[in-house]
Amino acid sequence: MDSKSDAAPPEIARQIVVSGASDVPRVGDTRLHDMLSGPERKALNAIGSVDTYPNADMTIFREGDRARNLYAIASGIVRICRHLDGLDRQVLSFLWPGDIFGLIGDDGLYVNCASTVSAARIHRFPLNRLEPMLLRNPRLQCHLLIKINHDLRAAQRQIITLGHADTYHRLASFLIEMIQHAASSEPDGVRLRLPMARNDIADYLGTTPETVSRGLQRMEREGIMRRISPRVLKFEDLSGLLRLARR
Amino acid sequence: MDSKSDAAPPEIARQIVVSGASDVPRVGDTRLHDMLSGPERKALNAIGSVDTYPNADMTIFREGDRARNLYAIASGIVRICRHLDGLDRQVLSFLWPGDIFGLIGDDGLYVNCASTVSAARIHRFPLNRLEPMLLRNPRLQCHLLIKINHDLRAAQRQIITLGHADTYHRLASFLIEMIQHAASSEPDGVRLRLPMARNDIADYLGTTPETVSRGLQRMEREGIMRRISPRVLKFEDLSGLLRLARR
DNA sequence: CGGCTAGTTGATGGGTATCAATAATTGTGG
DNA sequence: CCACAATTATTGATACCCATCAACTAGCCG
Repeated sequence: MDSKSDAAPPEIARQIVVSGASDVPRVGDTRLHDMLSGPERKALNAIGSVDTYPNADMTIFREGDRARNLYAIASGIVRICRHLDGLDRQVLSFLWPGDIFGLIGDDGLYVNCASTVSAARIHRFPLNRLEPMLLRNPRLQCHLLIKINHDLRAAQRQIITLGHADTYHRLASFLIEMIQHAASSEPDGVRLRLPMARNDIADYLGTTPETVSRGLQRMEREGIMRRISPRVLKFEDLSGLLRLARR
Repeated sequence: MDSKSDAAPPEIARQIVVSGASDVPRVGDTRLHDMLSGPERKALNAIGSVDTYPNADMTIFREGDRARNLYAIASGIVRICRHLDGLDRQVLSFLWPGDIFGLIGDDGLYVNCASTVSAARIHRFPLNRLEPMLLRNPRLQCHLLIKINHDLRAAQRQIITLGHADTYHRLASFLIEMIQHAASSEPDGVRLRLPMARNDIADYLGTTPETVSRGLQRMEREGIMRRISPRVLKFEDLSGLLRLARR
């Protein structure tokens, strides 16, 4: 195991957090509010309201429900998933504050279901008020286009992760994704607090909680990170992690 | 093996071809031209031109190229893919006549690469002429939004296929997808002509050509279809195929 | 502090990637 | 139009990864 890159965690950390490994979008790029000028933001706020979900694992909407709203996360984490046959499910994405969701099929029904991973506050914009606004406001529509573009690229990145790599490398990709969202850089490494359970990670990566555990175990054995607690990881060799995820 | 559903291929065929298995978009839904009124279509044609690619495996653009055009397929099949390390690649999607492509990253570069699977004729719309058109034409922009929505849902479907199923079931999903695009219903079953090689199928499903072969072999053994030639399959038990892909 | 859920670790069988060899198909030039 | 070469597809054998089942441990919340 070569250790020529164990030396400088801070710059590697910056490399990951600032610019992303490949084409990972910077955090905040997809925030609808951030990209709007004053009056547009005000108009948007006028038709929206904020719901509070006090707990994890609360349903926001189900696949097949009639789509009435577009949602935007103010705080907390949301998971988008599809249920397959009873108990089997695939987590399509984890969403963070600023992200928008509510993908609608041609039939006007939600394609996926959405639920909270943690407690959350979520903006809700009724479609019947949003739609005329979009038609009158090409700039707002354009922002939505950009946002969906981001989602599409994110989906393609996951296709690559799922199609190409074995579980160990998938896990590395996932952790980098998480670090880009939620890591705090510290003098002795990068601290990552995972908001979701092993179960969620497994369903996101198309594997099982057991295999996720074993992957983390192996990373610890190989000196990439340490498990402070099940949900808190401290990375000591980020370049090693990057090397694992390198596609 | 129950054979209660071997009886009525025609209606099963219709079920697949017309409405799709789950939320598979109907063929043609994503055609930009089809959704536009006369003058819009004319304006679009005015700024576009048509390129002819006489052979398979010709590069249209590479990932990292500066993005200058949006493309739309007039005839032929195109594959969108990402190269990982030298020889390894992931096929993200196969595109058909009417489909649009040219996904652009925030940096103005193409995110993926595009190449022909068969000979093809392809519309090319320069972005510097298309962009002002879009800003002035909310309806056109809206159609683009709908189109990207389709792509996103397609990507999510593939995530589910890749994350959940074993290769045999993935292959079934893939074949249904192909049937929806390219099948011709005949009295004694449904004939499917595959435009792409085993290699492409493998890279699309995250597996190997050998495993694809074995999957086809098994389907033949289980009476789902027969291989007329490597590229031509005749399905005799579509409901069996559907059962395999049932998510 | 006790019950409970979430997480970890261990053993085993099945699926599939890999390597290798053969067969079929396509393309090319005589 | 045929024959040969080159490519593509198929089939076989083997090793390895990982899902599954099971047992145990560690956090967590009342």
